[in-house]
Amino acid sequence: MGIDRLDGRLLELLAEEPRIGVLELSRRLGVARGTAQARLDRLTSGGVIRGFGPEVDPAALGYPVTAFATLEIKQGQGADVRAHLATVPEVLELHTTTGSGDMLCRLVARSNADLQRVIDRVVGIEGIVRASTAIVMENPVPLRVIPLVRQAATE
Amino acid sequence: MGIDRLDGRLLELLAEEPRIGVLELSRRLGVARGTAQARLDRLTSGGVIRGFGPEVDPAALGYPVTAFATLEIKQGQGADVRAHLATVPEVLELHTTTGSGDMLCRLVARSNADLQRVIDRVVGIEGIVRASTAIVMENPVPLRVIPLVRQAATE
DNA sequence: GGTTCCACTGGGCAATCTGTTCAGTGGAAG
DNA sequence: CTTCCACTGAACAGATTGCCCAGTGGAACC
Repeated sequence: MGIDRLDGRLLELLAEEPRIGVLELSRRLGVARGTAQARLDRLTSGGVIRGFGPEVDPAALGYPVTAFATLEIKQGQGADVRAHLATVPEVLELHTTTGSGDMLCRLVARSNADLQRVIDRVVGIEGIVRASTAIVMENPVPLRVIPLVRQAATE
Repeated sequence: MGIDRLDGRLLELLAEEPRIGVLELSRRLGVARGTAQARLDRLTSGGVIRGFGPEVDPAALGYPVTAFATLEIKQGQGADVRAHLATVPEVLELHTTTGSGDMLCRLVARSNADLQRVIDRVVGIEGIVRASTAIVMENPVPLRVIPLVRQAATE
């Protein structure tokens, strides 16, 4: 797409106070309402803003344990494994990757003990040769995009 | 916290159409506006809803390559490395983990070639013994929470 | 120089939503 | 039988939204 400084500031404002409306946005940016509206529309239809989903904290839902599992898949079974993993609610995210593992997935569980259950369920399908799991202890940098936005807007 | 079916449906609705207001929410849930309002407030102040940040797509910003890097850290250098990584815009997320690696971070880059630059910058600090990177090819399950919400609400 | 295009401004309008308050209902707990 | 609590349904003023329009200024093009 292409993002200029105004778009960048708009995204920052939205990130800080997501529930503010277009009017308030335009006031803080110092532009006319129509402009803020237009920029927002452009960012949304251009795919830069994918949505405004509520960010749900799994920990607050009773799933305080996060882990990443690297899965090694038997040749040709990828599709089955993908479909299987998609049915497991505790699988929050799944990627296929290059490198020694073939897939990487983010899991949550109610406890370390419960993680065992989740992993059993994850690997409970033909096609997974090996799984190695890393439990998350700390999350020094939670998922963020603003620094990237700032960089994309400045260049 | 604790989530009942109504909270669950509310979160689902919000996930589908995040810009709808409380009034519309209450209509679709078939409850009074005050109720929807109260539920939403409870979820927000209870930490279940962390926010409504705009979800920015790095790909649309010009960063279509995603990778996960596993970092092995020299004893006692953790804090320095964390601080360093926090300054790199292309580091979207950072976790400290158990297992063979000590940290796992999510990176984005403008291209595979650009990824080299990012990784050089990431490892350009004392304290990182080894880094192994897996480039993401596909993302069969993008970050999601709704299935988990549904499970938490049903039990 | 003259013309066209485009983003932006600033304004106005009706319709809608928000924040807030209030009285009343029904179920659960004591 | 009483208290508590979540929910309902309604009301109100004030703010916001979606929409439309005329005017301005800069950049690109002829």
